[in-house]
Amino acid sequence: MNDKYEALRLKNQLCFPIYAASNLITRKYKRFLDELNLTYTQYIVMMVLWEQERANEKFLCEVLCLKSNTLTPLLKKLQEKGYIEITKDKGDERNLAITLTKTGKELQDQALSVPECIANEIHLAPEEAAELYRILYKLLDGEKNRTED
Amino acid sequence: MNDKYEALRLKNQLCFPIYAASNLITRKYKRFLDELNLTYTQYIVMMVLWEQERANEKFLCEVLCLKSNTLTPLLKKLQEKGYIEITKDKGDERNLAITLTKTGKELQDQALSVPECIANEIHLAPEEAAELYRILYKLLDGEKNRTED
DNA sequence: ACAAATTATATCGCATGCGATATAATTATC
DNA sequence: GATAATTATATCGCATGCGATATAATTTGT
Repeated sequence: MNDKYEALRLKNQLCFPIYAASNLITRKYKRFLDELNLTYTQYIVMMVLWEQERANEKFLCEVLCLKSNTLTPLLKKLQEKGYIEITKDKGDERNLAITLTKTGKELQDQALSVPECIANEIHLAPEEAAELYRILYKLLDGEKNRTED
Repeated sequence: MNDKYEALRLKNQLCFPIYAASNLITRKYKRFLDELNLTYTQYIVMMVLWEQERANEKFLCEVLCLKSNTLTPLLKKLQEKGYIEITKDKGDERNLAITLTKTGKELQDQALSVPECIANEIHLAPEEAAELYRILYKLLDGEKNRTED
């Protein structure tokens, strides 16, 4: 009897399906985002900018739960692609002012069909998708609202 | 009114919290897995081998939803660390026979505390964790049982 | 005012993750 | 039984993702 190791079995991990689902979804997005010349991470950055038009790197890091060492090079690539402008904030020169270019703004219309395309590939009932969303945000928020250990 | 863009807002994406939760969890594991000299991906490979003692790369790819171009170099690192042996299968020389070394087998006992440590860091009620698990596997299985498009 | 602490970003090194492609071993086909 | 198709793994190039560390700008403390 190996019951001692039961909790170590792959099928008893909650984290593994989260990890596998994340990989799966990134793969699925690729097909649609290639047409926009965006990667998944670049896409979520653009999504924030389509709502804000202007942001600094710290804000993007917080909203997207990423670190600056991921975003700094990624923002440079978005700049090279002509989707964003990166300038120093006039008031506080430590801050980067990230703004959309005309091309970057126009890209939003091209992206309009992406959410539905992805939704069509995820075979969950609407209530299940909603429940998944709710629990995941609880998991993520549990992180933010935690006092330091 | 920007309702046209409503579906594109970050907060209306199901995929983003999956992605963010996956990153978060990998970060959390690091603290515990560093002591075992394992990364998260290496850890889940070891988890399969602790159950199987013997597997080939294709099997690992299927179980872990990864591609050979991720696993091939990773398996070499596990071999360098002395946790696994990689040999060619006698019967079919295309297959790699991945087996645990003595050290690799012993590592399982050191890993026994990891699941509980992680569970303590994830602030979900047991029913919510169970529901999350169920829905994620439905999402992942929906993938496998799909006929080609 | 000026040194110290803080803050925002940048850089480095390592470990994935994957599409595309290549190669070697086996199987299928005629 | 030679060739074609298939299968399992390997290699290449690119894009993250992060801990650790460095740097420049601002704020704090006195």
